[in-house]
Amino acid sequence: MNSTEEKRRIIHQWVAAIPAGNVATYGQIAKLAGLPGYARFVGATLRQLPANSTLPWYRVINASGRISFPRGSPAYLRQKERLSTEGIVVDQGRISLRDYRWNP
DNA sequence: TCCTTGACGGAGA
DNA sequence: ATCTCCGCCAAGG
Repeated sequence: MNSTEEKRRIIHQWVAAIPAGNVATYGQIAKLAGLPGYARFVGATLRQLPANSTLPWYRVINASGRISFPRGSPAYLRQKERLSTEGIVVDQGRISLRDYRWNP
């Protein structure tokens, strides 16, 4: 079976596997989950997470090395805060993939 | 059904 | 380095 639920489940597991202090891109997670081309779906999946979720959703950023929320928005600030807590430098919404990208 | 909307990404310009 | 454009996919109208 390979329902939407199943895909989400697998995506959750890969996101949960990202080590603290590291980041991964939507496309990277999609590929790791065996769903190349589903970058957008990964975003849609994280979007549905409950506010109290323990999943490290904030460790997922876009391929441009940026937080995928409007600068200054509440969501943007939450994510920047969480990343900073782990020692990840967020400069003008940008994160250095070269320095923090997770390579399984 | 058809159309629009994104936590996306790669190719061009 | 930036900005469009276009293809991708599931959700929600």
